[in-house]
Amino acid sequence: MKRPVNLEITHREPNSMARAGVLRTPHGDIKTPAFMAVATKATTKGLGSFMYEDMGIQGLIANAYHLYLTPGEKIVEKGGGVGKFMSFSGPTMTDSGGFQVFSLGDGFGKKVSKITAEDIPREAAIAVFDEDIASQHGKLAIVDDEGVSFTSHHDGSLHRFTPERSMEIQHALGADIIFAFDECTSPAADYDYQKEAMDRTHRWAKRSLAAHRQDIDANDRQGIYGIVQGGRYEDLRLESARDLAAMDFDGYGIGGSFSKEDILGILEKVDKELPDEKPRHLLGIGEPEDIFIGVAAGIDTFDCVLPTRNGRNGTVYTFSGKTSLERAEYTEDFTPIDAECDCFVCKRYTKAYIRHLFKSGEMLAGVLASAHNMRFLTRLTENIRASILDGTFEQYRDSFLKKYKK
RNA sequence: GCGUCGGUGGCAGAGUGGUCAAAUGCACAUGGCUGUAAACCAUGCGACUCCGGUCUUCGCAGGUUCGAAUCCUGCCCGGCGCA
Repeated sequence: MKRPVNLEITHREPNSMARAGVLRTPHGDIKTPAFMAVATKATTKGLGSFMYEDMGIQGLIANAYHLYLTPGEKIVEKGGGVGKFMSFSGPTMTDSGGFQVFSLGDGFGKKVSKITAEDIPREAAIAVFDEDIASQHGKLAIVDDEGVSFTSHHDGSLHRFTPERSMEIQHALGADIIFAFDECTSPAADYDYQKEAMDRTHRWAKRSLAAHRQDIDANDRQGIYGIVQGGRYEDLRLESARDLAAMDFDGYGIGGSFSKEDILGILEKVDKELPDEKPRHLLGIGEPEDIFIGVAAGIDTFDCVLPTRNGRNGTVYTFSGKTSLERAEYTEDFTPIDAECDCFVCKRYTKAYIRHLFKSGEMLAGVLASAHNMRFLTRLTENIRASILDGTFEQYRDSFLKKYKK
């Protein structure tokens, strides 16, 4: 019997692992490869769901931890599930809260990149549950083998996530695709810790899967993805992929951090270990260069906060690279962000105008830049898909990158 | 005219004898954001620099002092009050 979420692969690119297809979900199909909008708190910051269709947004990913805190998963459930709650009728995903183990844990107060160019200083990542130690260290999340204890970043109150609790919350949120509860580690974690966290993530994956399959109703209308971890270590990544592949998830997420040099190689090897016919989602990665790498390694869907975060912060994507609209050179530039862009922002507004909005602190600035960026990324994946369909993926990639990286 | 308070870097505004090229905020400039703690963060913002410093700045002019944005004198300008 077919699972509620399944992938039909319709085209393959002969020179790489790239593939195109249709990801079917109870709330509709996603033409892959595709870029999912990030809607952490049931909103794609600055963009309403009424704008999605025009922008080519096929699906979104929300977050269990954030929606559990506000407004609470029960409210979302009463509102008809995360999609209906935010008035989006298409496919939805929810992240398990595993990323918050990192961002509110070792990552709290630090700036660490998911894709690192060079080795960063290793630091011990001792995980001991102790509120006082946590606050001393500026962490809001502490991991133990059973689960994770969080200090709410809203009011400091204490909360606890376990794989079972994450499933319960994600069932209530009702997305088409839910993710196993995992531990997203800091890129600074050393090998031993990475291994320990990966093994724990596998145990949690098993528990997440069991908890999901046990709930007949949820299991019938939601697919569950396991999450491959292992950090930047190839052997751990492969071990993780193999262990999870043996667990019969409906699809696979690939999480954590990578090193810039060997992300492609690692992703390809990971994807070779995963069941070919199942969908693969690369969590949280989304610079244009990275999308090409992911697609070439056989990734079907992506999500990333960058289009909206960069947009709010003034940075926009163009076919000739990224730039900041706040730059002085745009003060009198009455041309669109990108003449080749088909988004409503580029059809109507000039760089000089949007720069003025940014400089004035007007919220429309972030809205317009986010909308443009989001369209840029969805269009990029549309183009990539089209290139796989007509067998010109490599040419498209090379010509895009040549101009983009100028 | 008399009295009084005040004139500090693009603006606002600290400083009131040395630790002051001068707090802080804003503005400005540049850079960064990769499963959102983020409409955010970092750096710079007198000039030159061999990056250790050197030089010119706190209305203007003069003075006191080893040393002044800080004290004194005069002038100029502004606010307020009284004529």
